[in-house]
Amino acid sequence: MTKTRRPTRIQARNRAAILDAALEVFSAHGFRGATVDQIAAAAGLSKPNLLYYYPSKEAIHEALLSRLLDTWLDPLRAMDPAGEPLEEILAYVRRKLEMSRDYPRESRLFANEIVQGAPRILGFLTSDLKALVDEKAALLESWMDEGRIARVHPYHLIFSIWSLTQHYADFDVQVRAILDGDDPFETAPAFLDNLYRRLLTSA
Amino acid sequence: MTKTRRPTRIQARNRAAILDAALEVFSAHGFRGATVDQIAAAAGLSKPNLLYYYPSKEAIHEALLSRLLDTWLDPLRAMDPAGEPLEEILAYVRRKLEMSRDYPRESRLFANEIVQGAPRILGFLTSDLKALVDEKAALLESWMDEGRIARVHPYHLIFSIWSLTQHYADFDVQVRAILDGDDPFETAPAFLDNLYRRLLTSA
DNA sequence: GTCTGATTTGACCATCTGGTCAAAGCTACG
DNA sequence: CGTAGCTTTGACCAGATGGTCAAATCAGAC
Repeated sequence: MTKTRRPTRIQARNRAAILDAALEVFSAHGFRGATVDQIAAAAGLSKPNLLYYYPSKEAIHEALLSRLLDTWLDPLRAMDPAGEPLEEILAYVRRKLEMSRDYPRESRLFANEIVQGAPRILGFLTSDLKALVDEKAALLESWMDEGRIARVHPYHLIFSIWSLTQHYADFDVQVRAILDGDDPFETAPAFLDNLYRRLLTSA
Repeated sequence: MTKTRRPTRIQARNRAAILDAALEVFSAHGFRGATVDQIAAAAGLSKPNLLYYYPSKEAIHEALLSRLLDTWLDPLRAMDPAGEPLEEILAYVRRKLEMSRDYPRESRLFANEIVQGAPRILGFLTSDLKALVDEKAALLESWMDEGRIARVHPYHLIFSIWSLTQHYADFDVQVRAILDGDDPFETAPAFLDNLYRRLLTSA
């Protein structure tokens, strides 16, 4: 029987500050590239103080990832079997693009993890993520069977949405280097909307 | 006047082994996540011996990147103004996807760099890369003006090709976790071919 | 106000890591 | 062979880094 104490105000504030600082640092430098000192400084705490709240660098990273993964799938979950197929898909694309715009650090944290072989979240990928994708792929396929959207490979369709939308967060520097001042998020929504309309509307 | 000696056979062999080992290690762990010892071990050399060939970890990384960047743009360069527009674009997509399949480490090396803010290749992005993309975007636009392909945002079109193709290298773990045994490179070409045909062919 | 437990910190440690160096071993050419 | 220069290595160093700890400080319940 472990006694679970209610967190104090200070605990709540500091834990939040730490996670935010860690998100900043981990997403910009990767797990190994980030240092505990950096995170502590960004959170406005001394290193030992930070380690009073999380027992190790690893623990911070874990907390961050599990918080992220929990909400990462929400937009896909929201794809509604009862809705109008094309509109559901376009809404998903729009939402995902907004996440790239509003939460680029989260996207990059995830990208860092996957690019380097997903050492810490492989379990999540093959369980929760796969299950959800399987479910939604089946839904897409049923819509195709009913002739409500064009027939394409449902898994690649989902991959394409992830890739096209996350690109604007993960490769932000490159995109902006090339657009040279223009805000990608002004023009991307229309481009993607058009792309998926053309792809999924029968000729 | 520095005397430039012709590299010996041993030099050629070892430099090549080092670059290959470094590609393996850097692409899997990022710059800071990689250690010189790891690279030396992977190249079958002792650490001091490795540092005899490249003066620092930084130097190895630089050599690797400059070798990569040199060839990275070739497929885009090959898009021929004299060719049939849709075929040229589809050929570019196909070539880029083959690169993801055949050179995933190079793609991930690049991805690591960009995701973390491109600290070492920002110059390349804003000069060489931007120049080439500007040129090809203009070409795409002229094809649109002539009504030979549908009108879409040319820069986003190029971004979409990068994102969709590199996704299969950079997010390989995730893709395979979800496809569960199926080889993505069997089915992706047809999906992408279809996608760009539908996007770029006027209704 | 006082006391208890929560919070904070300076000093410290072991390990890792990039890099150096002098000496030893090797290769190839005359 | 012999030797000049290329290659390899064990030993070593300084700084960075993750983490510990005992002591000091602080917040809030009574």
